Amino acid sequence: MTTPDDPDGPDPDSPEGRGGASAVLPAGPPDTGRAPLDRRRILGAAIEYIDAQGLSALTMRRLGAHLGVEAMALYRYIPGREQLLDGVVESVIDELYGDPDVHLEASHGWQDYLQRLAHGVRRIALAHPEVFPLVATRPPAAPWVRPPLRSLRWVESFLVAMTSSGFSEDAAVAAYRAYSSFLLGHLLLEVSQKGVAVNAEDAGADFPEAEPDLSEYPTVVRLQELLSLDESAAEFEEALENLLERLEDVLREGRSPRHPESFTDRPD
Amino acid sequence: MTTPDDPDGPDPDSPEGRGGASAVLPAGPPDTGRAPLDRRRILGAAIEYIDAQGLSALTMRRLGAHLGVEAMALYRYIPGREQLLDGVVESVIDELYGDPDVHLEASHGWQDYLQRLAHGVRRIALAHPEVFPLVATRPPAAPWVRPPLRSLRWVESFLVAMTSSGFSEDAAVAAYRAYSSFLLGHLLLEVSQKGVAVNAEDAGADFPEAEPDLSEYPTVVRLQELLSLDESAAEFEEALENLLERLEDVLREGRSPRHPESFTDRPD
DNA sequence: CTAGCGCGTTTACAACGTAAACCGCTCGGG
DNA sequence: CCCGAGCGGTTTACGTTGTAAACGCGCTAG
Repeated sequence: MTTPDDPDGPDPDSPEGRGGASAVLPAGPPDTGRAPLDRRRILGAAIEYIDAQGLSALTMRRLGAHLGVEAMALYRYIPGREQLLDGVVESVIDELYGDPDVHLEASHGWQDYLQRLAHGVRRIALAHPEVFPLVATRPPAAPWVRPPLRSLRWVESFLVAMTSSGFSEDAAVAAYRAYSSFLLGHLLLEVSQKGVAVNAEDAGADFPEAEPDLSEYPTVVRLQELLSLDESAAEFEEALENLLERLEDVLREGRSPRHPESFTDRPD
Repeated sequence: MTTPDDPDGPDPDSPEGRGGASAVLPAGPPDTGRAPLDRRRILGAAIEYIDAQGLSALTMRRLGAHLGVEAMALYRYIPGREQLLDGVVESVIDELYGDPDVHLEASHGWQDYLQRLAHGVRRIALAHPEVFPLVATRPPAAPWVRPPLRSLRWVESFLVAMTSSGFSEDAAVAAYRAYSSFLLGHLLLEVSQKGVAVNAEDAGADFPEAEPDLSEYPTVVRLQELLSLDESAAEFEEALENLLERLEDVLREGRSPRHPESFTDRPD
């Protein structure tokens, strides 16, 4: 039992769960017959390197070495390290285009659209846990381009999907914001949690872990097992479902998403 | 009008809105009669420096200079740069203790407790927008110590508040997770949005901003004003309210938070 | 054949984090 | 009175980083 998962079958967003999400094109043999080094190859190698060694290990020199080349060679294709990282996050979310389960148009209803998109992003986050914090924290181009959906193309797609499904413009924008927050919070916490888990695992198996002394926190110790369960998939699903319900209410009642008023007597 | 705020009065969580949140004790005069340099002073100066110059500008040497001291002097109090950053995030969330509006016990009900805590954290995030990404992304000590509430003490406080208010243990833990996700997503996006706004503002006032070409994204341009509105405070409030309602349902119906069931008859 | 140029290398430098040695105080015990 | 010890900060030093600038190689066009 490597992953203590629920009995509802394996997590559908786990790596290799879907085809397109983790297609990074591996850098190939590092020295034999080496391909002519273009921007895409560099970004792919950078993603691969971060996935394998962690973000802090990514260095111009080391990335160059990984590609069988000197560090300065990269500067003919990329202006500098910062822009390399920008390119990395762009490339990573562009993997959404290669995901056959995510559509740009809401041809099966907006709920289907949002569901597929959310799981697509989750698949990416889980495929590149070391990259995702970068996706989350790199300053966006404009204030309204929000992580983790960082591209104009997806913002456009999202807004079209919602407005063409009957949402007012206000409601579509509000939905965009709520959706971004939901995705970012859940996925960032999920990958960080996973990162801690593997760090704790490969650090010291014979070492007794050096717990920080829980004697002052009896409730924490009592609930420790419960707290240690990884229910990420189910929680993600539930929170997504709840968001969709909220949006459905907004749509049905045609009211402004702000000031929801009158929850005194909910009919259901 | 330095801050284009809404007409509903100023944001109650804006800096100086509440007393305790931004008490960082300024580093004092950098060279005259300098205090004897202990760990707290160093961490305070680091926070101050990050707030003023940005995270990437924080350097051992520069922080030393800011304190009127050589870089190596810091190593007598802090093992290294990574631990300095850990100390910074710990210090920043410890500001919660100084906030008179946030309580460790739910003496006025769990909703009041969660409301106050959420706004306390939001105040901190807004007071230290450059630090908050660190709070969000630094790997926690244990997988169940989740940002942005990163201390055992607050986890304990949270769980006690909920269980003593009638939540089952499962429900309390689920609430803890949902609450963390909500806070993290909203606040990280809010500070990142603010960061982009000020960056765009001080970069070039005479420069026409170099927009990236929106001609392919007609819906984005049509909704641009709407998208550019900063409704963070209201959205935060609304999402928090919604979370509290969900939790109230869980409490009232006494059911497990997972498997809300009975969504069988969705019209589509 | 040769001038140019696309592409990768070499060299160079300032800034970084940090190990290690080095002072100059202020002590407390003889 | 001395004097070794140790605390607190400095100096020196080293390896690594990002990147500017000059260099060279091999191809292709005139």
